[in-house]
Amino acid sequence: MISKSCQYAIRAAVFLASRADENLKMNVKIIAKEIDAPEAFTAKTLQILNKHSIITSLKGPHGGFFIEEHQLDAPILNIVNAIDGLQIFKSCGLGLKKCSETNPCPFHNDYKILRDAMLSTFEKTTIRILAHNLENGDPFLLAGR
Amino acid sequence: MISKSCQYAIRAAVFLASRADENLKMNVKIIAKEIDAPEAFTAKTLQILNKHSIITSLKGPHGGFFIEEHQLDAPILNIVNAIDGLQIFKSCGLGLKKCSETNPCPFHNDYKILRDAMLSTFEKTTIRILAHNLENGDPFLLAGR
DNA sequence: GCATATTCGGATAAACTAATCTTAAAAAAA
DNA sequence: TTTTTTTAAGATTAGTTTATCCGAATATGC
Repeated sequence: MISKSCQYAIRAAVFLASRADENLKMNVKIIAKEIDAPEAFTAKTLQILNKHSIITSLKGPHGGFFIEEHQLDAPILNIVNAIDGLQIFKSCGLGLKKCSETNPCPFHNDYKILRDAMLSTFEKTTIRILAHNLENGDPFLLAGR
Repeated sequence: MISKSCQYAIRAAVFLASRADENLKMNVKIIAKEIDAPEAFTAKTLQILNKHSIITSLKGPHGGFFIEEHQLDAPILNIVNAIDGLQIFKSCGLGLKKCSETNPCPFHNDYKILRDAMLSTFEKTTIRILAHNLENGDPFLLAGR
């Protein structure tokens, strides 16, 4: 569905969001541990998110990664876009390049419904919502918490 | 979503189904060309489908691959199962092993709806239906046809 | 039985994704 | 200004998926 890197990225963003209270920055080591992802790889992922302004970073002592108030309402679709691109939401279910609305493959109509549902869910689910689910309410857990 | 191999496999099965009339067997070369997939790789894929009894094969002159009447009503979920396995329909959207109904991750509820919709579509869509779409009705096209 | 057309199966190679390592750059504090 | 703590960036390695190749097995027709 979405790549492993992208799952790490969403987990990282949601974790940061769940601790966005103060201007508390968190370093790669802590984040990687918390979301149960390889440290060096997480660093790369966080760099990409920062470059896309999905999270924010600051170098030096007491620096680290954090998420700002105005970044919380970004849909997780933005994260998918930053890491995997949006091709999944556009391409044919059977992998045919020439498949389109006017020239549909035999699976097109059924598949389009699924694809659009995915897009819609990723579009309306914001980082804030997932962070909120994590904190309050029944759904909990990120890594081994 | 599903792997490239799996897309090839569905295309191959649907193509065979669209020509299932007589006991006309088709060899790898023709099938690969028709579904626009690499020949050697298609051979492997067809072998897997045969081993799972999704299609049938016969060696020797005038042999080849074909699909029998009783095989037409298999859901394409069977193909996904044969090639990719069913993990996609079971695993967590954020890649968390410990995520479950009783211990849901923050994305669980929304994601589950998507996952279940996918499963349901792959379950109720049979090879016959796709082949029928290909032949009659508006949706057409497999490779460059 | 022999030649031929085909699938089958294993080994190998290439391409892509995931993960690591190493050095540089930047910011803060001493 | 120097040291320390952190991210940034590039190069490298590992693993997985995709793709190819080749010899063996099997069925058909002569």
